[in-house]
Amino acid sequence: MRRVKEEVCEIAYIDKRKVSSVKKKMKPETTMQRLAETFKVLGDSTRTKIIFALSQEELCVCDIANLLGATKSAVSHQLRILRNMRLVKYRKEGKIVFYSLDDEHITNLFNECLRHIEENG
Amino acid sequence: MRRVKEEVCEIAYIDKRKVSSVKKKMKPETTMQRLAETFKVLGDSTRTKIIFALSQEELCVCDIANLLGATKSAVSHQLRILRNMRLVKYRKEGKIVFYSLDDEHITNLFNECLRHIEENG
DNA sequence: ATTATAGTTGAATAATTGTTCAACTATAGA
DNA sequence: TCTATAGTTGAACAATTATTCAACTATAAT
Repeated sequence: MRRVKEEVCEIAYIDKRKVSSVKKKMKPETTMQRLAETFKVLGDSTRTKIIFALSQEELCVCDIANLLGATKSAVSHQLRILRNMRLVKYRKEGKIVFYSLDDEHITNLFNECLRHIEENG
Repeated sequence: MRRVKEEVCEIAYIDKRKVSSVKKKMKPETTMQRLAETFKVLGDSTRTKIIFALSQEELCVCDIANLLGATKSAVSHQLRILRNMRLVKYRKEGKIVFYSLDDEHITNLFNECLRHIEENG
């Protein structure tokens, strides 16, 4: 049996009603993308740790690096990503840049996931 | 000024008290890793869409593929990842495999993030 | 038995991404 | 002014990963 290249949708629907029902409820593409993007930003353990740390204290780059056992450069790169996503904010005091969480929502999200982890082993 | 290769921690702490205070509150490494892993799984728009779809209806692979405009293969690969993370479960009915969400927690997490997105533009 | 379809899977490919390195800016102090 | 330090940044590298392709299994129907 020779098969042609698989198309995105080579078959009829199994259940057309269900598919179009869900399709209607589906959020717009951009919303889905932003949703995924937000989760993705939280989905790296360096950033996860940074966010947790900042949920406890306002910290400078150096102290975050010390805390995580990472280089300032690595931390700075990650902080930029968090800054771009508006998850952290900063203030300058002389040479030192202090970072803190910008968004309370993230703490909720974080704790919700933490509960999930801690309950489900 | 010649600089040697940057060490993980080349300097003294800026604020030793804060650092050790946060260090004490820090969750264990494995917890942080699982946290990041969980977020990472949600951090891909194909999987995000699958999870959203399954939060509405139990669906077979074919219908998910139709819904997302993806190949069955791509969907199946992603479903395996979700299965491994125990986020979805399935039941077989003849040739057809029906997937559904395994974990209510994920819906909470999802909706929490959705609120965040929709509020913060 | 044969044929068709739902779904899975391994390998390959292309794209993304986290960290390191090196160089840079800016601020503080001597 | 000169030196040291906090932090940022671009390029390069290595690792991870999403999708595609092709081949496969299993079930159903003729």
